[in-house]
Amino acid sequence: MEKPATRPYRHGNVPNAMRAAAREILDEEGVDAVGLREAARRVGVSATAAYRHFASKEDLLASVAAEGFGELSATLEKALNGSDPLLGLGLAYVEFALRKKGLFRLMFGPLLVDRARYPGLNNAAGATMALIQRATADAQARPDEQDAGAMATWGLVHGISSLFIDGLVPEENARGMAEQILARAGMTTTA
Amino acid sequence: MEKPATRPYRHGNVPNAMRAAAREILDEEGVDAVGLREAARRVGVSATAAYRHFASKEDLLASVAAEGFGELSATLEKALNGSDPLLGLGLAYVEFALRKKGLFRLMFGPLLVDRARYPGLNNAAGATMALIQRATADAQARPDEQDAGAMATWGLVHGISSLFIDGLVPEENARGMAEQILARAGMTTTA
DNA sequence: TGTACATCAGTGAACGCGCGTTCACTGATGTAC
DNA sequence: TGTACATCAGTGAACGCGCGTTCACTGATGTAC
Repeated sequence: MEKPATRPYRHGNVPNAMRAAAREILDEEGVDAVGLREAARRVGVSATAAYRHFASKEDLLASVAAEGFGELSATLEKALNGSDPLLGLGLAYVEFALRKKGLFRLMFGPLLVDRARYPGLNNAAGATMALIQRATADAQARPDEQDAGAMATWGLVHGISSLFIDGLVPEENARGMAEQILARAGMTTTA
Repeated sequence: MEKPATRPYRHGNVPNAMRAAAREILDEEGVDAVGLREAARRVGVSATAAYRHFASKEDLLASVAAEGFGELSATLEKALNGSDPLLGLGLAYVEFALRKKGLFRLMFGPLLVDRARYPGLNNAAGATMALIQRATADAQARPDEQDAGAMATWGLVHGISSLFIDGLVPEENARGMAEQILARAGMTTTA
């Protein structure tokens, strides 16, 4: 991020640096403040340089969102290792959203309506969905209800996350609250 | 909206017309396209005129969002009259989101982080929340779990709605899907 | 019933801003022979 | 081991845009006496 006293002519990793800068802005000022110019400025590179690596601003955002889905998948995967996988997944999802509000909003927000146009993003989001589906299927008796079961799981954890990060429900004791809700909703494998 | 051949000097209802225009833009071009100048243009009035009635762009948006919460509350209230109130509420919520995507995004989106600064909006959102709480309490055995119960309901329906309108789950047969999910999740009073 | 005056709703022009993107260009690097 | 040349990564200046907001102002309306 911070440029050395004299940056060599070639930066070396503009794409990653741009993504990192975009995420900084995302965290600090929210999704609407992210701009190609501002990100380039933070990287210490001209705005034009970014166009060597990204076709457009939207392309950069799609790439950041794809990165986000990758991280979400990794987080959820790890959370499945506990004694109560489904509850673990739910809590991990909510915590991810709270920890990375701006990123979460970008990933699911309307900035990327043309999600289908970005295969990398599409695949990353699909992988997250598949992971949730697998986790739910394991805790699911009737196979004909697996789709609905997965979407119920996803819907519940996504909705709770959204209500928290959009300030509709106070964030204090979010974890305890989430735990109670998920358990109550039957999101425990043992039930 | 459409101005008469010769509009009288006083428009008569600029605030309502501005809100209506903002909602048009919301529907047509999404939440990011809504602007005070564009709304005023559609109303047929100078941008400056809007400042007689709204302190700022944010003020206008807050007022639109409050209107939205009012409509959501009315919709949910009506839906409680059926034989299965909780399921009815859930379906009505999802349908509202699908029918008024832009408005829904504005109501819950990050454009209004300072929600607390707009009492009208705050009250309207609070009323919606209270309505959901009441509806859930009626279907709830243990009183110590009412808060978690209400938030589980809200979270689930909100999450499903979000996944639909953000395109993470295909929208075709949304109603049938929602019905299956809500029933499966125990969101039926009879359960 | 008139009239002076305060108030309210509107106007057009302008300010300053930051944005996404394109243009014509330069400097460094890699490669073929 | 040199050298010509294509390629790649960067530059600064500029374009055009629409935005939110403010300014100084005018025309219509309501009210006190």
